[in-house]
Amino acid sequence: MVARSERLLTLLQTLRRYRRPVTGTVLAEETGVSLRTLYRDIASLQAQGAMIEGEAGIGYVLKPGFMLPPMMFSEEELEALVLGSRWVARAAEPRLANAGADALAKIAAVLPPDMRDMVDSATLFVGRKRQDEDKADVSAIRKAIRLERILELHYGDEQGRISRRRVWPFALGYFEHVRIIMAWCELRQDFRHFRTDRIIDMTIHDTRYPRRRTVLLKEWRETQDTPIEH
Amino acid sequence: MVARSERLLTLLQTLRRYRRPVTGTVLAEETGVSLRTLYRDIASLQAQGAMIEGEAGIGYVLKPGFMLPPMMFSEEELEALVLGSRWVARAAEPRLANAGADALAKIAAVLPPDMRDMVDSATLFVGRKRQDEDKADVSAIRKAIRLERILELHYGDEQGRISRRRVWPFALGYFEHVRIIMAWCELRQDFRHFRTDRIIDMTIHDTRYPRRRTVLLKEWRETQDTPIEH
DNA sequence: ACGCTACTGCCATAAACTGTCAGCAGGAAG
DNA sequence: CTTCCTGCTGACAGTTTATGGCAGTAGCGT
Repeated sequence: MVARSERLLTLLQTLRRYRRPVTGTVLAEETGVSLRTLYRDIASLQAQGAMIEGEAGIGYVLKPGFMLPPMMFSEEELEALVLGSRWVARAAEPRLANAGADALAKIAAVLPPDMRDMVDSATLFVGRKRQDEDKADVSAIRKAIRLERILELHYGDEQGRISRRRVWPFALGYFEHVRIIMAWCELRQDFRHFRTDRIIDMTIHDTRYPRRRTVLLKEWRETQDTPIEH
Repeated sequence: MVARSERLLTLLQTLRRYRRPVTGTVLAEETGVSLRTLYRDIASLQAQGAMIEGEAGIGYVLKPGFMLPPMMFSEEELEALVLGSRWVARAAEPRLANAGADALAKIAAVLPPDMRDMVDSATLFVGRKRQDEDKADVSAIRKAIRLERILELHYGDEQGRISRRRVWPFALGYFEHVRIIMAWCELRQDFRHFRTDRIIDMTIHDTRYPRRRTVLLKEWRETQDTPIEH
């Protein structure tokens, strides 16, 4: 017999496996528990903050996200998480920046008082705050990279020339004030870089590009004069 | 009667309050539970990853750090944490950088497979990798800032002139390749900045400096031409 | 209206937790 | 070495909690 806490994690994982709504009956069978107990388990998870939505006649869906189990961090690891989140909150594109601030707030909320001031503003990130607004959704670009999707760009280069091209994005570079997509350009048959703030419009195709992202990254590195660490 | 899970959190907090070893008997009384049950509770916490050390004849000590309770993060919040940790692993001083990598590994270990590739190297941080080794322990500096401690610096400036001075550090600035301490200098009776890689030697005093860190930061900001966001 | 499903209350039973007692092991101090 | 303090484990009975089955209500889609 598995412990209750483990069963709840199993339930979460099961729920995440499905993309569409799942009925309680199915979940009860998969976790090896009665329907009545399943309802109680769902209630427990919701009480702990899991965003599970249940609708009568439909089933349960887990809002995209993930529940971290209880974890032990050393003081320095925690400091690294906090510092990193603060950097993201300042340097990343607005949407991800907000996510960074939210994550920071969640962590700070559960920190004991004597550690909470770690989150305060005794750290400065210097340089102009990024003000170039991205027209493109950088989060979507990151997802396209993860899924190795073809990206169709409507792009204006530094001379203001506008072009439309299909590219295979394999990495995102974070410079001080801009983010740059590293991609293989179908038009030029070569590697090209695209500043996210110069993207006028873009479409993410449903089809994968025919090569592996990691291979492209490796080849791209070999073409660089000065190797860039990941 | 409190639930078992809450009692375990209480036990952790109690254990963190003490700095020196605590005997099981004391912990049992504070958590309102028998000694036998306390031993079982300790075992439960250790099984969940808490770094509690017990020595016969001594008592229990919790290694410095903190256990985060189960927390729900959205996909983007998780992405922010991962991106931030990767930045820390690359840009911070070696010790904190290692901590960032460790934190990242811990998170990655509990991520479901379809989210784990978020941790991979599709993000580049561009620019030369920091190679100036800090002689000073930047973690210690951060702690000194938090505790508002007087810092005694043995410092070499850009002209190579060596000086020794007492300063009141109130913030740490992360530039691209160097870290800079913002402090009030007792010698000059003014704000001064000190690159951490130019610190030859330093001593952290046990005495607090006579002003509040936040006030110093506020005053310092007002002296700046270009305001720097925190 | 009907079927499907989430959700809640009740209750007997099964499982887990708890406290008491006993004993062993390891470090500290005399 | 002995003694004391403490961590740690096992056994057992009492208590608490979790579980499953049942019945009933309510919301959603057809």
